[in-house]
Amino acid sequence: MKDPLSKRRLKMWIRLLGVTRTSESHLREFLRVKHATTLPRFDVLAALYRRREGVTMSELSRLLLVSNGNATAVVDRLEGDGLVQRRPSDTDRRTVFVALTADGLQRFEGLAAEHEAEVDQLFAGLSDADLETLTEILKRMRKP
Amino acid sequence: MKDPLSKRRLKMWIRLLGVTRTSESHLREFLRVKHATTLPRFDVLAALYRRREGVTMSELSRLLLVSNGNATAVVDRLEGDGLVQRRPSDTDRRTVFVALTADGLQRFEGLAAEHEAEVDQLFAGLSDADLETLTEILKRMRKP
DNA sequence: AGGCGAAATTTCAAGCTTGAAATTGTTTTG
DNA sequence: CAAAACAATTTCAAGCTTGAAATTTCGCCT
Repeated sequence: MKDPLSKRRLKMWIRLLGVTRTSESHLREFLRVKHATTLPRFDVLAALYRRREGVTMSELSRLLLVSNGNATAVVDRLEGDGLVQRRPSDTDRRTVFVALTADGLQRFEGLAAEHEAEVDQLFAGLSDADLETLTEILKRMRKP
Repeated sequence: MKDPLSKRRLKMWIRLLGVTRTSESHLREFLRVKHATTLPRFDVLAALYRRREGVTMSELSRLLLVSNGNATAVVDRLEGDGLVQRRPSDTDRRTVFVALTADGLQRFEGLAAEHEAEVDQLFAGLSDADLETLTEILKRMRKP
């Protein structure tokens, strides 16, 4: 073995970061050029699409792995565009639910299929077996 | 097969993004709390450490996969802190070389070992074989 | 030589992101 | 019950990030 384990872990991490950043860049560009939107906005719409009944702001930031302040900012802008809507809770006056508006739902549905196609193409180089293996390893990395 | 290939690629991508963001978060926190610095700053120092002789601004942004404007901003701040230094080229008055200062070198060397240890610990769950497999797959993803 | 297109960097505005502090509301507990 | 602890959200300042436009310089082509 040429390198100690820790050095190989480091190299793997750098590679992982490289692949992720390159792919993210590509998708960002795709969303910007073809759909005049951004990845953070898309991520919020996607989360709200999955949870059609609405989520609290805290849940949203947990789902997206971003800070509370960040979620507030992106939701502010999406609300300004009429794609999402805030609704206060009846039972706890601290909490706020966010959900897609009809416009937001329609917008996301238009985006989702093309986004999936773009991801598909982006990772077309991965065989079925690679996909399986990779997914399995990623699952096991989910703990920290 | 439960899902079509494209759906599985999408799920893999979401998982990949999740693992990367979680790990990045962890390292960001580590750098902030233990070393009062940030990931972008660390990345610049690391790139300049690897290329001790100095790199141009363009090379730097290519190495880090960030925009030119971004590289300028981070280097501005690091230069303000005395950790890196700009030097105009003798042969082409457009280009600027950036390199670590003595302070920057010392600072990075202090950081690097602990950063590596942190990464090592972060991915401790990966067996030797996993590491091999993962690295091999990531290599093949590098093309887009 | 003169000019034209390409290249290297910076500047800029807008949006993203963070962590900490402030606000408001709820729950626990002395 | 009061007050202290805790929880959900927003606000804030600072820094990060982007892509586009502006600036300066270079190299090529006639």
